[in-house]
Amino acid sequence: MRTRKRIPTHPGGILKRQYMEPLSLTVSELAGTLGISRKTLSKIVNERGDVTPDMALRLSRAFSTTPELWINLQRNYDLWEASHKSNDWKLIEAIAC
Amino acid sequence: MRTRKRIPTHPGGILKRQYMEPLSLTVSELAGTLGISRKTLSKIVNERGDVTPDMALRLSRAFSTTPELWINLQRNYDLWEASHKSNDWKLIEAIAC
DNA sequence: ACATATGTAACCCTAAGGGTTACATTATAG
DNA sequence: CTATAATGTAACCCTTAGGGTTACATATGT
Repeated sequence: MRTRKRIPTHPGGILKRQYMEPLSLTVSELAGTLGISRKTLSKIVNERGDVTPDMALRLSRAFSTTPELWINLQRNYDLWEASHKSNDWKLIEAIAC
Repeated sequence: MRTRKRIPTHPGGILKRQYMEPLSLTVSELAGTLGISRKTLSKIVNERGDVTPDMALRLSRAFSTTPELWINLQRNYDLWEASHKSNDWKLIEAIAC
């Protein structure tokens, strides 16, 4: 596995800087558009909440992107986190084949 | 979004048919190798459990694959499920830009 | 100064991952 | 046919996490 040196950008950061700020979108407005609570969006934007598959679909509608864009960002983030949280998985031996 | 007609293959099905069966690996053996319980692996193999990021890392070690292989299969499955569980997200309007 | 936006705490509910033990069932080897 | 191994899964426990609402103190901007 190619290991990134630094933690991948959280989808919330991208959402904030690349999508909301350029359009001067407020958290309240976007939350309303997405049909979710301010709290949930605030957590994501501040990188304390994950982009779930359902949220990826909602974001894809609002910003005319693919849901994969969001889910992939989240996936990379999750994978990096999981690989650094514990080293147990590194001890697993490849199965001879 | 490109919508698949049928539900994407669950990672458990791939694991079972493409990796375990060719090597005559039993659930018990593989669970031991992966350092997880029989129950957890059984659920995944029978498509009643999800491949978490940690599990993707473990599987990647055991079968010398990338963790992305497993996480992507799971992601596609999750996305399909989320998009069919509710239609709320389809009502969201694109933000003018 | 006033209205808006924001982060977040408190609290509630639900779902899901993962572990262990135990047991009935199925398969397989002898 | 019988003994052993493998399996699925139920029951039970614990922990984490998503998401909602309400409320409030703190910005920010007009």
